Amino acid sequence: MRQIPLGYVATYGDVASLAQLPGHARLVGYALHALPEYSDVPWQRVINAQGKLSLGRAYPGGDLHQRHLLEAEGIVFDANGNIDLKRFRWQP
DNA sequence: GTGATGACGGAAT
DNA sequence: TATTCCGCCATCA
Repeated sequence: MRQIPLGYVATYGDVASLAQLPGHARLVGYALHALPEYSDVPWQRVINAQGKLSLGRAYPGGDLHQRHLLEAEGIVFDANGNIDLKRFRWQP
């Protein structure tokens, strides 16, 4: 995840593949759930394949925090609160 | 030991 | 395009 450049995002599936675990997107999500808040890992750059934030499922309202962090990095959200993957998805 | 669940994804309908 | 269903496997009750 630390490979994700500032200003870009990656999906859970992408991170799983990068970790040589294709098809194990759920484990990535589970791993993030276990991350401490003070971690230096840019967990906010990982979103689901629909271009939406999934943090809301674990911490109600927490997606607002994530959105703020991403906006501070230059990510733009559309009117529906989604991210345009065609434009911001990190493609190595 | 067992079954249910989840920061998901992709195929099927 | 929108829903639903199933596979994935570490955790937890």
